Amino acid sequence: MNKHTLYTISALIIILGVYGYDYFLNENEKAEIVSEGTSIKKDTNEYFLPTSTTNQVIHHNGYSLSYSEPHEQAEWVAYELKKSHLSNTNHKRPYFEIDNTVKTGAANWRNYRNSGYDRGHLCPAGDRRYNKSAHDETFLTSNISPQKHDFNSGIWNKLEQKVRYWASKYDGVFVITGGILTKNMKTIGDEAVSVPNQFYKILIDNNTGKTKMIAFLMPHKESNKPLYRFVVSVDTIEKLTGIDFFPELDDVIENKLEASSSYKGWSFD
DNA sequence: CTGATTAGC
DNA sequence: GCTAATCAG
Repeated sequence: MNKHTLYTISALIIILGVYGYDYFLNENEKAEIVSEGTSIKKDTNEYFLPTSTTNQVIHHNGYSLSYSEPHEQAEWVAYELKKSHLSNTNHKRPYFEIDNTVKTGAANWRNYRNSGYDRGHLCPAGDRRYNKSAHDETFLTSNISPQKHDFNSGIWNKLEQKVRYWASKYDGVFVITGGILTKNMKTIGDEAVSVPNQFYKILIDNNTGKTKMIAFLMPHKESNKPLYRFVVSVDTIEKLTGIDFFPELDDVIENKLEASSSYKGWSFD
């Protein structure tokens, strides 16, 4: 065998090793490896990920999250909602599954049974309807938080629909959402899943030329108020959560945008 | 859209 | 335990 042939065969073995390994991993294992930083997501999503106060960031295909073990839920879930993601396809609702990529053990969905609380999506199933696997991926227990049904199907649902409206109008938005996790919260189930007293949602639009942000902070109760009444500054949510949002943004821009509680530039029609 | 619950195998 | 059908805000 000559040298050239040897090099070619060696190269093929290396390529097979790299891609073959990836091919045989299931989705959970892939997510785990990404969370360990041995693989890097090259899309724009990663740019806008907040810091983690719990040191457990997990990347799924359709969203990323930071899991809080003491509260048995995510402190934030982040994802890009592109205009192209918007879809009217109906998928059959799957079962909730324990997220096995959470090393400390994600909550069992049974904690919610007979609790009086919904398994409220953080990344809504309605935002991941572009294909079945993306849709089903939102039914992991790392993506849910206890929510009162009238809140979830009421004002919170209105906000989620407004996000989809903005994603369409502004050619995509980046979304970060979660419950405000504090000490001494009410809990449900054997694993003591915390029930947040407030929920937040932060949006950034970096697609229409001028970067803009908007943040919402809602008490965990149904309301008939208009959505704009819940607008706060990102700084307000950072103070409540200890999370640094948009750390990769230029500091001058970040400071200015995060201090603002103006909703100028966001159409509420 | 957001969800839960019941009946049946 | 899982699935389909049904119901509710």
